[in-house]
Amino acid sequence: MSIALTERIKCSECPIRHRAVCARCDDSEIEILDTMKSYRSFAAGETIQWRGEPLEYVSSVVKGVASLTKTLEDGRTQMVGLLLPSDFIGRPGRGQIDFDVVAATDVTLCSFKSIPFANMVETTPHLSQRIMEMALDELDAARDWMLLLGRKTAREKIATFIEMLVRRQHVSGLDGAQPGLTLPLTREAIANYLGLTLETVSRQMSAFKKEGIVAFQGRSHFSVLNLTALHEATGDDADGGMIS
Amino acid sequence: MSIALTERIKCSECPIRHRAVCARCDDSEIEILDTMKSYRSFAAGETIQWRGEPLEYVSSVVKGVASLTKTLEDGRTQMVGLLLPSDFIGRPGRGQIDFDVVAATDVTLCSFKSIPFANMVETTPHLSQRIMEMALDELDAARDWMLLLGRKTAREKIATFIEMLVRRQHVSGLDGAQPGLTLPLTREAIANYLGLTLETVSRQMSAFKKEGIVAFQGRSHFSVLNLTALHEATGDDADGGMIS
DNA sequence: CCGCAGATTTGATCCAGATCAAGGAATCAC
DNA sequence: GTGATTCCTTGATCTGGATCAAATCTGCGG
Repeated sequence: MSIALTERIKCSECPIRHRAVCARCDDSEIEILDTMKSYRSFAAGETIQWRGEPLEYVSSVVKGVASLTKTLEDGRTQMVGLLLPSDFIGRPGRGQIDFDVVAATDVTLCSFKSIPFANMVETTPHLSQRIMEMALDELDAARDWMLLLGRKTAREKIATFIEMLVRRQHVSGLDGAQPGLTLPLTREAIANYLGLTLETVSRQMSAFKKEGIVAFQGRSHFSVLNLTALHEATGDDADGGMIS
Repeated sequence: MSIALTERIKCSECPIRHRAVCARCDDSEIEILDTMKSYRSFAAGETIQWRGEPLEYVSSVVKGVASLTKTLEDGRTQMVGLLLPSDFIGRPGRGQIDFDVVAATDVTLCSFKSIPFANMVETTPHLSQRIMEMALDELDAARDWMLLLGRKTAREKIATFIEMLVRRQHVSGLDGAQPGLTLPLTREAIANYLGLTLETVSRQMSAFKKEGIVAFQGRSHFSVLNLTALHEATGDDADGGMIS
């Protein structure tokens, strides 16, 4: 369960330098952050932060995938966010968060102690502007997710999810097909993401396989054979609103 | 359908001065905003901003209730946000939004032209800090909503919705009951908010009435007779995580 | 290479909430 | 105040996805 310590990377060589919370910072601001940061690693399945526990650190995801989940008393759980490299955990000015953060794969974080970081946010417009942007982007994503959870059918949910994976791992140049894609979550985690049961996830994926829209290679690799059919199954309109 | 023009209020006397996007601004910043703002009014049912249309203004809600809704090709719609006085519409640095904004009741907005406002945000940390806070608060609310949409039963959804109304219109001092509450949405709008049909909303409300948990006075007024039973029906744990 | 343990698929049945279909109440225009 | 419109309630039926229940895979440890 233990993870090799990640060696320290200079911010200027950091792979997420231009997308993370520090994206707008100038060189002098980055130098300060560089002295404040530390790396932390978590194995797949480990809980990074429990709901309601004091939030000692705020962090950026450098490597891996983490999930944010909420749980009802009786155990029903809903994933409310998926963190990829450059995404941010925690909020300046609040001492706890209302969901669990769990490593879905092995994860490396770039962390800052909460209080010094919050102070730095107060005095560094480049940071608050960037957190504002990132929060507004996450809000857009959360609203798309609300539409999916509230109104889409199981088939549409799965198609939307697979299409999202395609977008994030897109091989440009290929138009109709996308080979060699990675499925970073178990069926159960996908079910918790989509507000379904794992059986329904499995059935709908089998249906797409039977229809020749996707093909699976082992447990966590797949290809999309027919991107058009996949998109039609999402219920979304003709590729509206592609930003970035 | 036309609405009387709202007379101009000075920012210093504005009812939302300390909660809106301008909450952190100092007197000199407020003076600048005062010269930039204009009031706009919309009747219940009017669309304030169509999805995808150029966003000429960003605005704060001064009075009334507005909804943010997303719609699938075939007409299924999901509300993705409910704006109350002091809430903000629009995002600096993006020219459009991906949902419709509709006045649920008569609404008065305090509006700013998008571009000058975005420029002001760039140079005014008090604004970006406040927008950051508000976006993070909305994100928390959106995540609670995702749990509701993905995992709660119809009964739990309705109970959660009513409890939210109680919280917002709370009469302190009364412990078990809450009389004289207002229901600001139609059954259909509630259904779109909760990811249900209007028939299911109606049936569940009738069930709470039959159980003596709520009572209705006319179409849009009601009382909660048993707050404890209502809370038990939400599926949430014992009043955890009350902030502010 | 073998045998687990956990992950996944597949099948059978059930049920909460959707859909279809009438009636009743508020509220508005005049 | 009266009719018309819109909103709301209630009933009957249907169905997509949940639940319950076995198999089957997959990959890992030894």
